[in-house]
Amino acid sequence: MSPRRRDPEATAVSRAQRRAEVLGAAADLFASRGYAATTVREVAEAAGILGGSLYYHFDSKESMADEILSTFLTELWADYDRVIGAGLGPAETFRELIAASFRSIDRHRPAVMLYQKETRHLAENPRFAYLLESWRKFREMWLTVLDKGVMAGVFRADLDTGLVYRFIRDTVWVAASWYRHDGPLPAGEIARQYITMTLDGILA
Amino acid sequence: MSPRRRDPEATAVSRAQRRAEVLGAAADLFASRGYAATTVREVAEAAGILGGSLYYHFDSKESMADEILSTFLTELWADYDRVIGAGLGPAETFRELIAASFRSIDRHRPAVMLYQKETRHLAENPRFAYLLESWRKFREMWLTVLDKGVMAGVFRADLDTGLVYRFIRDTVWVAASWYRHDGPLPAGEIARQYITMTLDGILA
Amino acid sequence: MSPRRRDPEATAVSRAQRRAEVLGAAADLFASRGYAATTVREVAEAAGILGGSLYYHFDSKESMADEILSTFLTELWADYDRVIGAGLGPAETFRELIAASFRSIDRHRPAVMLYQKETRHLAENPRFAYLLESWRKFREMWLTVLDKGVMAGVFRADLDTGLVYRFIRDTVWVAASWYRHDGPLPAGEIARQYITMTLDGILA
Amino acid sequence: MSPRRRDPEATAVSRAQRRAEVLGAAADLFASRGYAATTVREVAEAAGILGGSLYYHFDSKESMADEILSTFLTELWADYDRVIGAGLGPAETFRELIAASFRSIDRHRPAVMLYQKETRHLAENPRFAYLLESWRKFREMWLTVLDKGVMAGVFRADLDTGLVYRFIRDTVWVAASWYRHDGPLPAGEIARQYITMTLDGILA
DNA sequence: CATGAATGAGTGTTCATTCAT
DNA sequence: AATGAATGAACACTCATTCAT
Repeated sequence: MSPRRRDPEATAVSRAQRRAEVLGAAADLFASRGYAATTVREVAEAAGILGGSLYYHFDSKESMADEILSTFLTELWADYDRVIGAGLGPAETFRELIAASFRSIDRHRPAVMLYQKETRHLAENPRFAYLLESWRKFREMWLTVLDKGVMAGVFRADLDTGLVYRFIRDTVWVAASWYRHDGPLPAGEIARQYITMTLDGILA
Repeated sequence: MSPRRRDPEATAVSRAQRRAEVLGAAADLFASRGYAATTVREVAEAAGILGGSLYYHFDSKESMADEILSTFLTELWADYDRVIGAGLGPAETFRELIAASFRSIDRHRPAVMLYQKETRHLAENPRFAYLLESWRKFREMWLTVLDKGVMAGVFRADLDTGLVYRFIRDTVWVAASWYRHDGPLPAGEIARQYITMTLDGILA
Repeated sequence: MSPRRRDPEATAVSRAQRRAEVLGAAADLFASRGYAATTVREVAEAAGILGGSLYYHFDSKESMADEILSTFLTELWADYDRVIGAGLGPAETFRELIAASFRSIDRHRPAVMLYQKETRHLAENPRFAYLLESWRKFREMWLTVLDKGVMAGVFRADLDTGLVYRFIRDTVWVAASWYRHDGPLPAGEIARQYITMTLDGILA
Repeated sequence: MSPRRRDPEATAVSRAQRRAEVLGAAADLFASRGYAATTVREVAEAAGILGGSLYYHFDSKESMADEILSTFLTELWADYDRVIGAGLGPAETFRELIAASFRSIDRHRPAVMLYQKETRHLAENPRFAYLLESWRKFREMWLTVLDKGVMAGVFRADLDTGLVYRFIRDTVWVAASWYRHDGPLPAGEIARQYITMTLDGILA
């Protein structure tokens, strides 16, 4: 109706939408079948286009994984940094970090699975060095929280901190592999119960 | 030197040894790189033979995964069945199951990783239906223990049993991905600390 | 401003200009990278448009090569025919043909390179049969000149005429691959030195 | 018949033979159709195997081109270095270099064509930097010979040495595109006539 | 038992071409 | 006229598998 030949806004949206669709399909497939075991043709089919068309939107299969992961990690670290910067006590920081992790699972489930299952493989490529860097920062963050908590007498002193860190880390991330956004328990409730289990145990 | 052309005993041993070598190499590689991302040539090379020679010992790549997994599961379930059959109370059964799981990680680490990471992928093939069956039995076993524990007032009643089951399951199996037989903590000690964390929590 | 929606003259000019731009870009790229190794997107980009837009102006990549080559050959043969028709003696005809060839290199360098390097490949397609025909005529023309020269005692009789023909042919056309319109020597001077070398040799 | 399972000599020969067959087929196709326009399947078919089988013998298409070119250049430069090292006068050196070049065309025709037609394209890859290096050395060698000849009064002083160099270079290498080992004139005779034409010209 | 050469289906990627806007 | 999204055939290359020796 407008004299303008094309609505650049509309075009931009549609292009971005298509990118998002493709990326969503890729993330789901990479997460469920594994990155290596997923073919670009499967991704394309899931996005309703043909294999070759993928390359209009993305440079490579790698680029898709890259975009999926970096988008997720950027958001995750913004959340973590907020928590860390809030100056809470050890137990409260612990609770908030777990909650933030479950929020990220809720919003980026396939990306979390990719992050957890494919980092080792992908990080052989320098392009994905930031994944290792993220793991390193994550470890540092948790060890700091745990050590402070032990020194403050809030956390038990008879546990190996490194072991507790791995326990927490795995416990949280692996949840991505069974979590469904539309499952019976909302993400917040799952986080609450995980916090209870890890802090207080399951004994009555 | 003997008039017999070959010593069948010796051949048998050597054949079994070679099978074991190949299987060990395959398990290590499947676990660290992923089943799909590991090539049979890599397996062969790690076993000191050439790619084509693998097919004297095994029908296919799949057969190797099959043997690795079924051997592991047979042993695992023998252990679990022993624990379940011992008629212990809920908390003690809990402890023993965790301990048995860590024993299996100690003895079959690569197999555990395969079991945990590749079941979904492999089980698309009917040949690996037993993997799903194992997961089902595992779930049933734990839910029974947990429900009994809750009813006996030993475990907290304010947690979703299904969630606790998944928490325990993931927490234990994922440990295979970082566990080293020759690491600083022996498997028994790791099991003990995991039991403490899960039963009593990490709060002081 | 005129009541006419568009000025057809202006459109025609602009259309022809755009065709020429595209063709120039295509010729340069085909010449420097090779026809097969040049993508239509590269051609389009060099002409300042997008890949798809090329097809408003040309049927196909092939059509561009066709137009480049046939334009060049039409002009080349007009020049050769003029020389041949002038009724000069063998040595003078020789000089004029070389000079005409260098003029064509000066004006159609990329087309000459295409002609020289891609004829075999393109001529598998019947559409480009005229390239082979041109080579044939070229050969006939030179052999006639050389034979006449030998019979007239102007050219040496101890050389294989077919060999001399190829020597001249290659010597001249390959010069297109290093010639620059704005190089230190003008085309006319290069032609003169080539004529000296071929007729008199490089010995003092 | 022999008790040895395999004759390692025979195996070695057969393997080398197959490599040579493949390389020969590749060289012929690369030379006639161009490197980019030749598919590995065409090479394989010409060698009597399937596309995938090529990769048992060679890493990549590139590796084939590399081996073809480096083998040729090694031999060529051994010959050139011998000529240059012989301490002959300018005219005699000139003759011997042309003769050596035609010998290389006789023995490595497809490699020469590759060298002449694909250097620019291949040399974008650092792996093929040695091609540019060879062109540079070639240029230096000829300019030295020509300059010495001019200074010694053996070669004409009224020609641009750079132009003479290109004239010689192209004249010789392009001959590879029509030369046939089993053609009417042997390589030595062609070389002789080329030497006559370039040194003395074609005028009687 | 092991080799090594070959197979052929399948993978990520490229690219000339089409066409609705 | 030009765009940009899509197509689909083709490409270089990989890899589980086969088999004569």
